[in-house]
Amino acid sequence: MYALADCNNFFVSCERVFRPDLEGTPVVVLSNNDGCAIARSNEAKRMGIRMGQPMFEFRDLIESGSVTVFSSNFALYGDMSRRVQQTLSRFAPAIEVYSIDESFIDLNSMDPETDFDLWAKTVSRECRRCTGIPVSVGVSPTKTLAKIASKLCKQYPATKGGCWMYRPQDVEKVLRRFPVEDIWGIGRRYSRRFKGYFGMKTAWDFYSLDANWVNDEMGISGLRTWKELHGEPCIDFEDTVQAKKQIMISRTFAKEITESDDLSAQVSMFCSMAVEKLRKQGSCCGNTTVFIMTNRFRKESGKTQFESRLVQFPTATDSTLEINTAVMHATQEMFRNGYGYKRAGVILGDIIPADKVQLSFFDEVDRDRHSKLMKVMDTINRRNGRNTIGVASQSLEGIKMNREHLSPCYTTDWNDIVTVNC
DNA sequence: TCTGGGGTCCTAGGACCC
DNA sequence: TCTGGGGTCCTAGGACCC
Repeated sequence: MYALADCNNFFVSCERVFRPDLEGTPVVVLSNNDGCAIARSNEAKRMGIRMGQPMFEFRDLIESGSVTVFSSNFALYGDMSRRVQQTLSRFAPAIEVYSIDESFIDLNSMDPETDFDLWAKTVSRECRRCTGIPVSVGVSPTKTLAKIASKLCKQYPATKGGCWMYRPQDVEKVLRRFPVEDIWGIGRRYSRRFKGYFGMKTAWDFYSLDANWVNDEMGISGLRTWKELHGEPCIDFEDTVQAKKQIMISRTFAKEITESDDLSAQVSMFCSMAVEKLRKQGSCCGNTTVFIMTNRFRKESGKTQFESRLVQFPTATDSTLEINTAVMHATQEMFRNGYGYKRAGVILGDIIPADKVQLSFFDEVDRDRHSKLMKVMDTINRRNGRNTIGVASQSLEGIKMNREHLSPCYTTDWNDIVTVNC
């Protein structure tokens, strides 16, 4: 058996923990730059606000006070996520943190006589009690089915946040009513295609397909999903954190950037952030890609550009100085006067463990000195806050973003701690 | 006027090897 | 009319996830 613990409307729930007055009201959390909706309360969903919908399309609702909006506050969400994981691990032999708001739990080492329905309800209740976050806990023989079970909890309050789905007749009953596009592993493309082919609508329709047909049509990934629905576990449980194979930092800017120096300062900052992540996981990268782009929504001809540059390093590196030099060079090469840049990013690729780097006989970089300097930089920034020191080319003011509706960092900043008057 | 930011895996085809 | 038979590696693009 596997469990999936999924936080309900996670970002909204985090905001509500410190704003209980918003319980039962429409709440939306916005993406960076207050661009579009990335989390919605059930009430906001019912009002028709869609996932990813641009804020300007529902500005009326905000201005009339019908909807409360928040800018995304990832310091808060990250910390709340950690608390939920901590609570879960009290009940779980092994936990796989799948995303900021979802964790899988491997229950196969538990006594098979366990009442998993009761177990799920208990876990959900304790998460709510300890963190304030409502969590849906689905238990089933495979991860894919556990996902479906957890969605069931959200739909039916009678489940009290926990649901064990395992009897074949129950699975069939659920799949017959479950939309095919909501299955984990079946996205928009496939579901649209299937609908066109033979009006496939429900998970049961997909379940009833021939395995060979699924394999031909969707490849091995689709077949795995099909088997998982049939109760055969095909997706590995990974309770150790895997090192990232690619690290990307990119942002959309609040205003178009037209000056080369401004753009460089932002890109340099992305570079520093990415390389810091790289060092944090104890890796080096073999290459870096820089991209810059103009506003993709602006349709007029002429001044649009998407351009990227890939730079290979002769020796894999984790030095901000070395990578930044390459990144700055690439940025200046791509920049064109007269263009307004709306988004840019830095990607680190070909990532390998730092202790597996193949040194080059012809290496011209003094890696010992760089490494010492990076250690000092990381220590200072960890102790005194992000971007206390950095390379000279990076922006001092941070990233230019609109965050008009930002909530306080209640749990991660002493200045924002809640005051209780009594 | 205003439209997010990350990631992974699989497959097909081309280049190249013996 | 005939035109070998295996392989590996890399990359781009497509699909998916949150």
